[in-house]
Amino acid sequence: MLRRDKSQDGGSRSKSRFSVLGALSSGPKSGYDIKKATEASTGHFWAESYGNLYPLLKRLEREGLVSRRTVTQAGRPDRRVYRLTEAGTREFREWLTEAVEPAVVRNELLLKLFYGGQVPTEVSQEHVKRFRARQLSLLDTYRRVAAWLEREHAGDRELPFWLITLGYGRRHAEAMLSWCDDTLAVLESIDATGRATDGARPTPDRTPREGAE
Amino acid sequence: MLRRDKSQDGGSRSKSRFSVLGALSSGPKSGYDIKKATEASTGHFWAESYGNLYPLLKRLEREGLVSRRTVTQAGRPDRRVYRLTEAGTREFREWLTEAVEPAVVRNELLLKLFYGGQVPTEVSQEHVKRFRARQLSLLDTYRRVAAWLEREHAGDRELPFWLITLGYGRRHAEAMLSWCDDTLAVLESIDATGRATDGARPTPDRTPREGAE
DNA sequence: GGTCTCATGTAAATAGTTACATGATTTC
DNA sequence: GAAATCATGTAACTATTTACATGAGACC
Repeated sequence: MLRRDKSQDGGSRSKSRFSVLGALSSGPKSGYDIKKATEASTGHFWAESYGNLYPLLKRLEREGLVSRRTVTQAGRPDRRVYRLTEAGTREFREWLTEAVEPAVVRNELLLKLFYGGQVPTEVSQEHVKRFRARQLSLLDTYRRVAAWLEREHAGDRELPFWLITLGYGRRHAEAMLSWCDDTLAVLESIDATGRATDGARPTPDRTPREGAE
Repeated sequence: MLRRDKSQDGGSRSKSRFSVLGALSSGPKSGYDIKKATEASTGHFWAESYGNLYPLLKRLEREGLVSRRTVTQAGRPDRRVYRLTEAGTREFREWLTEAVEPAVVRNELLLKLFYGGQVPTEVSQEHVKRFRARQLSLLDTYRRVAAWLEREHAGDRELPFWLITLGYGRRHAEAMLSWCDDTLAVLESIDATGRATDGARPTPDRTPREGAE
């Protein structure tokens, strides 16, 4: 039985490479440039560290997806400027058309709230309040960035796509704010009624079984 | 200058351990039990594989956070049943009170949409439609689970906390549905006006610079 | 006869972060 | 004089997934 192995085409199931190829799709850049550019553009939904970026660039060069040119400078380190090759462009565009893989979920806030019955209610309230404040500030950032983009890049062919990603952030933050308010109200009422939530008692086993999926 | 190293207390910045300790906080369980129990309860926001779980349990035992008892069975493998020690309970509750660390964000869908100008609009539309369908089915799952919980665990002290995590999922899915509809409308209009989006042209450099944070 | 559940684990590979290392120049 | 910016990288570590390995009994 033929097994279709995931590592068929050169290994690396990671998507970091595509964030790099994407950054280079708007013109040649050094590693340093890529870091700055991605922080400013896709930073809200994709983070990359230097420790990952620099080795990745070398690898992409070995694979022929980018080419390198060294630019010497006076008084500061050489810049190694990378440019997408045709193969790189092709690979990037191919990836763009492939279906999005479902990611592994890990939400620390929810894990803490799920077990909130084991600590004083104030603890859960604090978690939610801090989260709420963060969402509020994010929402503000998204709004300002969207306004700036609409001003500075009016008429740009790519503008709608950039606004789409900001819209995601906006909708998300708004929903999170609603949820925080719901949740704070619930926690408030627990605090008012069951005044015995001091987290001293061990919990008997009655973990809920949830539905399929 | 004293540096406060992150690996001060025995290494492991990972939170997997707490998902395990949490599962054991409702009673002793085997590795197999933990997997089933967490899939059913915290599965929507925390995933763990056997390959991580079994070594983790050994480690937690070495650290004295759990104790082990072997239960022999006829005809099937022994069960190794783990129970929280006092130290384990203490460590878990301490963690519950600690502030939630901001996680690294990585959203493949948004990365693909951000560069949507490089492929035919239909490609982006497909991505969004598939995502939309998933949200719809998730929303349905959350609703059914919430109804089931309210029926089967009515009056339970912990019920509100479980519902809080489901409420998060519900709000999130609802927001995502709104965003999908916004986005599909935008993509529709791009398709109608700029009929030249076939991804053939290279893009000049005009990556937007976004605001702070 | 096949597949699912029960039940444990290991090995290999991969991915990715953090901290370290270096050093000139510019800005406060 | 300190700190930030420019600019590159490596080493160590940690975490985590996937695939492999084993095998009985229950269910269809």
